[in-house]
Amino acid sequence: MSPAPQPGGRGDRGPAGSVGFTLSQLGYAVSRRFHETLAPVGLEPRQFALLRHIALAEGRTQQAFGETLQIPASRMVALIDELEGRGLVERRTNPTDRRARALHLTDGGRALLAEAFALAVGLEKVLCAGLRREEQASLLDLLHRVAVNLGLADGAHPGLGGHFPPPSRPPSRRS
Amino acid sequence: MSPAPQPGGRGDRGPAGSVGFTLSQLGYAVSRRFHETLAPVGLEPRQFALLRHIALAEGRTQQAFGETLQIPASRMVALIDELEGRGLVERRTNPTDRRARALHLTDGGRALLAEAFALAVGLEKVLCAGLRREEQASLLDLLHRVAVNLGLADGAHPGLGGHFPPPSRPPSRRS
DNA sequence: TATTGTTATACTCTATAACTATA
DNA sequence: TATAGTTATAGAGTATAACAATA
Repeated sequence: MSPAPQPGGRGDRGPAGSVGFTLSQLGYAVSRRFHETLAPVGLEPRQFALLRHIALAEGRTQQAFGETLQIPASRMVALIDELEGRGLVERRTNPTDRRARALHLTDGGRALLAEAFALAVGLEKVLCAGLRREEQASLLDLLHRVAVNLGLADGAHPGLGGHFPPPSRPPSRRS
Repeated sequence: MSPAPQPGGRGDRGPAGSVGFTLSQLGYAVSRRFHETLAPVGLEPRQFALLRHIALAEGRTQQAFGETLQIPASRMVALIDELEGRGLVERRTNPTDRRARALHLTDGGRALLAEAFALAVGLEKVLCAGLRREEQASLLDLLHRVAVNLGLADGAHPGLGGHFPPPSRPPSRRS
């Protein structure tokens, strides 16, 4: 086996040659840029993720969404307080269990989510500019394999920070 | 032009299909794992980055390293206080400018850096497990192109958070 | 007057745990 | 007794700005 590289030694090609370093840096930069991208609609990435999840399954409780997104109950309160204050989300009382609050999107919430979604798609396009479709697919494949190496559940990332946007749709024949 | 995908609509393949989302998630996971990886030697990623930079250019001032790593002067103080307290780094007075402190590694610092470096190389191997050498190169190439799209200076990431490890060296003929 | 390093202050974010109202 | 949501408190981490010594 080859000798381990030493810091500053001949084997040290610098951080830019490291997958770990590059992922770490790039992930941070992407998060920050996404944050800026959403600024025009006044949403934080976490709020965007939450709205997205509510849209996909309206009527679930605060706690349910909190578990999915790994957000503690106490943080959910302030998060939803603001979204509700802005008229994007409703807390409806559940007749069968008056402790629980079922979350629903308002029409305004749906509209804003669509706007935010469009912005996210725009960023995705920027990130992938100059990548051919098969390169993009290859990149995703490689990233998912690294994710598996890290022990992250592969299939459709269960929840986690869940900030992110969908891909720009590849031109499907027969729309 | 193809219609923009709607949230939850047919064009929405979910976050796992998005380069932005995946990078953001993976970057975060890698950072966290790197943090854990360094725990055995008692270094934070930022301390590791700092030691690394000092090793590459001993004798520069606190401020100089702070600028390179984008760490404010006030944070540098506590950071170096601890490294110095542990006997890894020395603040030497500069005869020509008595305000400035030239940073040097001690022998212990060099030894610990080498240990940390080995751990980082180990993580890099874990991340890239199952990737053939050309896949790894391809991944780095694609990531760097995305970085360029984000406006990050390409050549050898100037500084930024600078947490990361070097690559595991590819088996070079003629060691 | 400007600069290096330091110290002090204040702010943001977050988790923890106590509290209420229901069950 | 346990659970959904809420509120209050405390802690980590960080930036901002005031400060001392030197240039």
